[in-house]
Amino acid sequence: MARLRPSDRRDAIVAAALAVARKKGLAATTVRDVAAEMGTSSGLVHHYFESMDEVLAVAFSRVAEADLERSASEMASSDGPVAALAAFFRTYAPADSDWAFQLWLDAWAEAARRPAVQATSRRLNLAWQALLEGTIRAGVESRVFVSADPAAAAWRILSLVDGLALQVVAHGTTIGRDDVARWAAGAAELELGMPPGTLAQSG
Amino acid sequence: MARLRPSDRRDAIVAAALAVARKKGLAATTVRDVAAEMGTSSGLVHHYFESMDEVLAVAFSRVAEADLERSASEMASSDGPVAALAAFFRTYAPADSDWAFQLWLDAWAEAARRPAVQATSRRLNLAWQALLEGTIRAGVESRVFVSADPAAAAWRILSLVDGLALQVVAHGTTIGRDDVARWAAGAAELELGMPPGTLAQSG
DNA sequence: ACTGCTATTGGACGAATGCGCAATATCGTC
DNA sequence: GACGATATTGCGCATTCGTCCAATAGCAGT
Repeated sequence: MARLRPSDRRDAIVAAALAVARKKGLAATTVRDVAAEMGTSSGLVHHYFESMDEVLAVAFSRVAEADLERSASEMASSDGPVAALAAFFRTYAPADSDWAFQLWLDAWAEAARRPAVQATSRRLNLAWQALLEGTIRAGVESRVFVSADPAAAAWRILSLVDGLALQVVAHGTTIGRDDVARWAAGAAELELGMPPGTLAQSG
Repeated sequence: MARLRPSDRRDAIVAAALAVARKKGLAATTVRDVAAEMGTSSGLVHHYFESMDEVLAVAFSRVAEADLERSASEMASSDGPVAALAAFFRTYAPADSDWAFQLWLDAWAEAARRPAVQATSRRLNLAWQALLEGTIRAGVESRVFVSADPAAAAWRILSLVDGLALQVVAHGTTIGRDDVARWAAGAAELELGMPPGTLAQSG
């Protein structure tokens, strides 16, 4: 195979791991899968990564971080906290990618067995919470939100969305993706003392 | 090993699978682990179960169903919907067993790869939602709850608790187990139009 | 005590796992 | 064009996996 610069090869490995994880899930992605996806030998993977745990952690962080940054930038460029929150619900766990959320499910479960995966999963969840908390604090400041405990409110909103999305992706239950967005937004309106429908109009 | 009646042996296998899953997680539980835990040969497992998928599904349903029944009975013997809801928060995802919730994390993630696990996970989650929805409807009937959509409210409360508990078990983040119970109860009060602190006093 | 049923054994099977390492190929540099 | 550095190979190693099956052992009914 073509000889690449180390940084490019690392990227290629991560990209390949992601392509496999998209099809089989993070937990079921193996060294040989990644190598085959790249069209190289399997030994190459271990030349760049210490362990499979690390490969999966980096691969996971790649998509999850991109999603986070996309939401963060959409929220930052919104007109005020209400619009920012609406942007959050619009961009979080995007409708077109069940597989991305399946990555989260795998990460949460595998966290118990893969230290590096746990570390990145924790880090990214904390970042999401911080992003929400900042928005909420700004809204409280400008009197459009009411919250006695913005940190707790952020955890509640994030956890609610995760919990609802989980049902859709893992089970394909009677609840649908539009329910997730609608119900979560409704709960957030209640949580932050906004009139019902506020977020729907801002979205 | 002692020759057991089929039903007893099935129970023994499930119990052994559970003992292993408690230590290693559901996803990492293997046929040989189960046999070793029982002190028998591994072939015996497949004499009673078609596949490992089925073993794990039955094992998972054993604990999860027991938890559900325990909560359901506590709620049923409560004095009215408010006390029933308080009982729900008191008994759901009990504080003494991270491992039981780790089983849920594994089940949700493995659902994508193990049909039997997915079926039981879905069934049990729906049962939890139905349990909550029934309580909410009763509360609306007797004017202690206000909810335009009890089914949605039940999904929201259940998902919020799952999402919060997930953070504790998977990450051991800054949020603790007492936060989960307190925050979830607070959100439920808001959701169902109860005065703040109602559930705390009833719990 | 004998027989039939079946619970149980213990290992074979083929495929898969993460990881490591000597050999080889390919690049940039002089 | 040769050389040194290193990216890449390709396979070996030691386990582990789920599943299957012929052989064996233990119990129930006669």
